[in-house]
Amino acid sequence: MTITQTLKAAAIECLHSLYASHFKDTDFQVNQTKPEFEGDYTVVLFSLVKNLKKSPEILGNELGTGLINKYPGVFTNFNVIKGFLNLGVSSKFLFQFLDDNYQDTGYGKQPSNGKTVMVEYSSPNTNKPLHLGHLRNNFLGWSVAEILEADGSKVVKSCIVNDRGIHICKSMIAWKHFSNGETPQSTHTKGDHFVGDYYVRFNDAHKKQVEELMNSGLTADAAAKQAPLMEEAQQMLLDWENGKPEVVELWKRMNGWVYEGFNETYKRIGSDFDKTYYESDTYLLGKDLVQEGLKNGILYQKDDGSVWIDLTSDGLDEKLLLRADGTSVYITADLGLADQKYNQYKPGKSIYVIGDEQLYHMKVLKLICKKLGMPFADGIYHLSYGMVELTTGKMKSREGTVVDGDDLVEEMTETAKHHTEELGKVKDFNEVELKELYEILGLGAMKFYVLRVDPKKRMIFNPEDSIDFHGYTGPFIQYTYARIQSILKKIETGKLAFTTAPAGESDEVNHRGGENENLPLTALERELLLLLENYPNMIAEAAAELNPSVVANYVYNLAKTFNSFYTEHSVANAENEEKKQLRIRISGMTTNVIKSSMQLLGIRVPQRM
RNA sequence: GGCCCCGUAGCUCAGUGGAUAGAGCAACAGCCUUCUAAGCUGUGGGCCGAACGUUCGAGUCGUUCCGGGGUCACCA
Repeated sequence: MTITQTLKAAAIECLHSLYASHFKDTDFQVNQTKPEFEGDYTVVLFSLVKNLKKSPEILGNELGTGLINKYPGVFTNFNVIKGFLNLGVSSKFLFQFLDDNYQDTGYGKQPSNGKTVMVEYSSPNTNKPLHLGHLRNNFLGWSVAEILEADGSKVVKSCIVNDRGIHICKSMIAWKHFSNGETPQSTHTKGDHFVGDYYVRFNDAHKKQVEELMNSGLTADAAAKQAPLMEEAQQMLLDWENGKPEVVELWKRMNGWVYEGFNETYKRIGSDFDKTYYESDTYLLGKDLVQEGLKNGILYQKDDGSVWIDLTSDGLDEKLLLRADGTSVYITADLGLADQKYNQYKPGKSIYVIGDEQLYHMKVLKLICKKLGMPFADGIYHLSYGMVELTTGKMKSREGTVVDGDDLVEEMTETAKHHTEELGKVKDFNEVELKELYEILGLGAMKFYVLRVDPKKRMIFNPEDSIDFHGYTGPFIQYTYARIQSILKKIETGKLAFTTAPAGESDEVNHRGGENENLPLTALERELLLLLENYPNMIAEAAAELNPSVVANYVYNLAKTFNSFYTEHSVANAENEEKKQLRIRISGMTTNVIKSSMQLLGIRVPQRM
């Protein structure tokens, strides 16, 4: 149990034995004590005062005394200011905590809770390369999956590739018309970019045709539909659905190029999936569910044969599920895929990492599943995130106004290279080591930049300003890690003696006895220990909120506190041997927690930088 | 127009109903003969979009309004 959990339970118990009261842990608050007051943790008494009809001073003193008597190994002192009971955590307890955990690289990870969670993310279209928005999606999805796993869930990462539809046909038509048989290989172009270029070419050419048609008197809508290129694309879509060999052949070929490109990007940014679904396999799913719903009278059919669900009693609209010709729409396929996922993995929770533009769609999907009596309906959760916009406006693939994912990654590693060369600290690194370092730093800066922000907030990115490497950033934390490594390396080289006997167990100086007169903790040592102690709580919170920014905030705080500690105190030249051993342990545990926190964000840490 | 999200320092963002609202960037002033200065220490900078309400207490909860965005397809 962590201190916070202990304190809550202990307070409830004390209050019960003092006043025969029955409080729940939601009836009062436990906070970290503000730095300007003495103490480590604070019980806020106001809500209790009312119930018990006692003055805050009396209640605070009685509860404080009770807690110290009952848990002398955890709490040692207290003070009451206004309605706040501030408790000091025993140094002995912190020493014990450190001894128990400083070597545990898996510290903070929870044992299995028996739950299975699916996280669907990335979900790209195969007609264009990934841009900054997709990267946010990937980083979020990956990180949330890691966090849930650390919290004890079994996680299945999935991806639905949108590999069919009119948008794919547009790239195919453009390639047929304009390529002269060029391929990614012949042009030395990454496959997804190659295909994306043809998508843009289609739109440019189509736009010209529309203009011509509008000049001859057609409305914009009619012109867009009747433009020869669009008619060709529509015909191609029909041919694809009918399995026309040459169309299917081309489709496979071009999608193959795109996958090659995607895989390269995924590999570089460290995204992967346990299960990939393809829309070409799933777009016909869901029809049987619709038929069943029709039988049960949950859905209804209009005169033209189309099938609908009435959601007006829930404040939404009527929603189409099957067209008059029997073909399905987007939401029908989603329904079918959700059903398939459930049958395959039986997740208790199914998280969809999708932009907030689809809030309505996901709300409708969940509601329909509920109405159809699907067992997985309540487990559907839309983890929505804000769109990424540029200072110059929205990103639009069709118009080419996007921050390309690959370009940005490349730019970041270049920046990392630039900073590294300027500082000149790793001149002994070889080519391979340098390249590795630039990737770690560049991607670290980028991922941290994206993940430190609350997912639901939309992000505005200025392509002119490069992502920072100082302050509240990934490299700042990576730097802290590297610094600690260089201390710990002194042990390996014999420059720093590390005794494995737990701190405080030597006979001469037994600081565990009383209130450690012999080895008082400095403010920064104490602060670090309390932060480390709180790591499991932080994971639980991040998991409950499905929010990586909780982790980003935490690990930044830890690194920042360590940097102050590092400047204030020496490890190798500590005041005495006891302090030295204590600080080695604190340093070691801090690196472990930094590393595993960063892992939760999908960010690697370097040994040197 | 209906519904949803956002509004906190010049900028980017933190802030489970609790004590004097915090970081980073940018600006300014210091700190490398000591474990990595991608660091540390300090200064300045705020009617927390507005008003009313709920209560011992509101940046946080409620209502209304203002500003920004999203969405309301037989598109995906």
